Amino acid sequence: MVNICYSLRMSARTLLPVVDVGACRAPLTRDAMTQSQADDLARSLKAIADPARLRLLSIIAASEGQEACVCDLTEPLDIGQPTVSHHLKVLTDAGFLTRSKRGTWAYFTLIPGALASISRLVASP
Amino acid sequence: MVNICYSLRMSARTLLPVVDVGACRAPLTRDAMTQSQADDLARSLKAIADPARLRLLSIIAASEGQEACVCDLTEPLDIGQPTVSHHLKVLTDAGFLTRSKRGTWAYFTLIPGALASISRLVASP
DNA sequence: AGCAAATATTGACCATCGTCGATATTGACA
DNA sequence: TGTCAATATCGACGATGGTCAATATTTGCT
Repeated sequence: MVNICYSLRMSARTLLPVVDVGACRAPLTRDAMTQSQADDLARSLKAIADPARLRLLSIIAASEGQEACVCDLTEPLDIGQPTVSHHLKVLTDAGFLTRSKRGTWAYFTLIPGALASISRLVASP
Repeated sequence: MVNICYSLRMSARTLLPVVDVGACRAPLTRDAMTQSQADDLARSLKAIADPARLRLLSIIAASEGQEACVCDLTEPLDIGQPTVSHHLKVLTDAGFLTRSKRGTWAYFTLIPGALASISRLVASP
């Protein structure tokens, strides 16, 4: 079971494929976690555990198609444009967002199931 | 709705009553979060977003009665006793654990629903 | 009272993180 | 080709966080 989890992680496209980790079915409340399981989940949670990134995620999630342009994300938060870009990169590297460029604009889209996966790992429904 | 949430938080016993925050029903993926909502959720997530604390939580959660003595938590993790004590305090202050002392030993118990609350805020079921 | 065991607190160190200003890159368009 | 707008990257700074050694506190026991 754990081996399956790791082989899935190896072949994944993103740095931290939270969706695949979710397939491990090792919720926080079921059994004692191993060190590497705790490391992986902590890495994903750290990516979300920031007010600016949470607001970015929620704005994108509330947008139609769960997709938003960077230009629409810079003003609502009271932080500079480089900082927004940095947070979006963190969320993308963590496997919560994908980036697609159309013209000069960059659009970030929520990866379906990524948040639900983390949610399921924290507490089984 | 938001006002109810804040009045609940004011009268709560713990510093960060995640259970009450969960009662706000403002999931990450439903609407754009306000700054203070993001601050609160980030604070709770930060408390969990650490490998050592995740392992502590999972050990306690897997124990009978979802309760464990500190003496049983010091050895499985490869960290010193003061560090374990520190992490347990962080989790307790964040509203995930309660502490009860029986004799010389300190027992930490999982607060029912606290993890589920956070989980629900990250992704609505 | 005095000792021993379990746990908490303190103070310090190093690493990581969030933010910013400045600059680089990318792409559209005249 | 040159310019402009949108976004990303870089380097730096202050703040926060995880860990430890040393010490304090609490509690049971003799």
